Amino acid sequence: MKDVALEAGVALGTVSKVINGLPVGESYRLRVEAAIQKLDYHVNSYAQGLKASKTYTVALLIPNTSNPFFAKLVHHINTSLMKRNYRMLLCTTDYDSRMEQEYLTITKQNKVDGIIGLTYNPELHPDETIPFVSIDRPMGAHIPCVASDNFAGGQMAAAKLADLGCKNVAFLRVGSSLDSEPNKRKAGFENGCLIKGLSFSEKILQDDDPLSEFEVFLREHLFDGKLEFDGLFCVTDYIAYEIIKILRKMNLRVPEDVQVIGFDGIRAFGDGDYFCSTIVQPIMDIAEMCVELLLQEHMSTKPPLVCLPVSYAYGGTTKEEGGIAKERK
Amino acid sequence: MKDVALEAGVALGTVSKVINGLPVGESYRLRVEAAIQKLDYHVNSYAQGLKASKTYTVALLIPNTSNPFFAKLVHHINTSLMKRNYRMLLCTTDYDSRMEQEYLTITKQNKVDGIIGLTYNPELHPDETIPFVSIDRPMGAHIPCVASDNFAGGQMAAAKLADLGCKNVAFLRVGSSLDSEPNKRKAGFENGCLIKGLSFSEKILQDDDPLSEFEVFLREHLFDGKLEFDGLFCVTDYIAYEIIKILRKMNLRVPEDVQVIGFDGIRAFGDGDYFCSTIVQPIMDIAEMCVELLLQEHMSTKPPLVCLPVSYAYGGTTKEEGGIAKERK
DNA sequence: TTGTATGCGTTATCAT
DNA sequence: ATGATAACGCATACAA
Repeated sequence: MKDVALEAGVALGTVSKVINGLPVGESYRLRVEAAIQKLDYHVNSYAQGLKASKTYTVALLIPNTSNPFFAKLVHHINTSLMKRNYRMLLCTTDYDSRMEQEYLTITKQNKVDGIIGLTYNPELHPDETIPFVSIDRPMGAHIPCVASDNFAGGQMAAAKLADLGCKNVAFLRVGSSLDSEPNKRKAGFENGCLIKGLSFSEKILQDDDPLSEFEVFLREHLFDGKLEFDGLFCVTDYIAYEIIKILRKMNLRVPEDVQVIGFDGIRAFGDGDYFCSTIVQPIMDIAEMCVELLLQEHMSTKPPLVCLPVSYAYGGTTKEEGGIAKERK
Repeated sequence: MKDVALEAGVALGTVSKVINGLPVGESYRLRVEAAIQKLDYHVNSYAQGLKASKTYTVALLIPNTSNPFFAKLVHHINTSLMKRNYRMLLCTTDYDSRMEQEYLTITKQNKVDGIIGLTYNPELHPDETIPFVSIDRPMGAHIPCVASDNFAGGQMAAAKLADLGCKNVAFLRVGSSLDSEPNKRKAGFENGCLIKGLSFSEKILQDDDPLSEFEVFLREHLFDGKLEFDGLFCVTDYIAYEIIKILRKMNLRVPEDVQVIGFDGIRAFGDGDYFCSTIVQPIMDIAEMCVELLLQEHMSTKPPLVCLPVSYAYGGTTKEEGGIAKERK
């Protein structure tokens, strides 16, 4: 910058004003801009950050980017940030509480302007001095939590199965013991079953149980090669995918014998086919809402919990209504 | 820091030394550390970066994180960087040349220590002053390029199809006109076919052709419901996936009538099943190599091109050798 | 061994 | 409107 001032024959202050678009004599501005071009000058955002303690950087804490749900979330959050001229520091925690904590320290050092976190450490207590938005997990009064409307999603799954002719359904999940919004999927499903008068069972696995426990469960409900359930609601598309493999192995046809609905709206290769009929999370809206909430410092009142509407998508593992398959949007 | 010095009753220089692990009187060190604890002090990496012009930050330029291949790459690069105490600035370009260029500007301002880029803009010429490592695309003499051994992968696919009984095979790709390493897949496949004495065809689509063109091509080679080819090598798993859908629609059985091999080693849900039999790219090794190359400033000679070995994985769309399916590793 | 002073690149305040 | 100067937080060379 000093060099630019020298080259243009003006003072530093003038250069600074030109850069920041402050009013300055036209002839001076042109000279400075020419010098900037000539010297290929770029402002040093570290010096800016030091001076203004504003870095236009947001940290995203997330377990990984391999999981397609997380991957899409990262993508949309990145896009939302970019639109607002913010950059993203990606922090993958691998579900490790220690790493989540460690990254919180790093963000303190790196003076990010805010943090978006999809975390699992119940002991994690982010600094109150830095804006934080949580995804899926309520973290306290002063931290907004953004999630899908999981309860409505559960209800929707129940209603759908009922409408498609199911009489006897079951809910399958592998259970995080942690208090988190997705837990409401079960409550919503129960409620939906009640409304529709569906007979309802459930099997909940612990985090470290093998998925084959589901097969044991299903075989317990198999009589004469016929499954007691004609509809299954799985807590995620991934579980649904594994369940479908198990069902096929048990010589049960999907959706003819058993209809399956998952949750998330994951697609093959990111934007290909759904793996199963599913309750689709509005990932883009979640991303946008997180960024919005994080950066709107002066929002009079930060809502403690924002639930975004989900939708149903046909993915081949339910019977089609009126014989018309809904196309992927 | 000033506060810490005050709290501990020492000078700033002493605090700095304690932080950086430089020798200092034991009693002083304890006092300073206590003060740091008490005040919850964290170094300001922006001030550090300003002083040392070293930021421990690396930028990753990549089209998106939705594509599973990119997603895994991001994940492993992030892990590799983390191991070395570096942070990652994620820059998703959406295949947009303008954005790639724009991000290059941002990285200049942000004074990152290096850039890893998987880019598509042939006009992109990164600054020579900042370390740059390219993935899959050669970008000039002073920029190392890391890729899978695409040629060997092509050969491997041909050899595999031959060993599994194919006589008449075809190569299917949608063609980037850009000079990039994955283009060698075709050359390797041709070479492999030659070695094994396979009859060889190919269909190359332009970037904006619809995938349905492949169906047209295949139907042109369909006689009496029987396809002329008994083996297909697709340039990516995604193409393979779409091709398999087309084949099924044409009432051809995979792998009984036609065997299909893809490229990349993509799995459902990140670490589930392969979508097809495939040539697996060593994504973790690629990530590690990129980071290694980028940070080893004093590597006597930066190699212009590093090719990492690929492997074959059975994914259900080829016949199994000796009746034994290879499990996913 | 410890403390002090200077500069890194910017921005903002203040005289000019 | 423009130019000089201080301060942001840290590291370091140098003096004590």
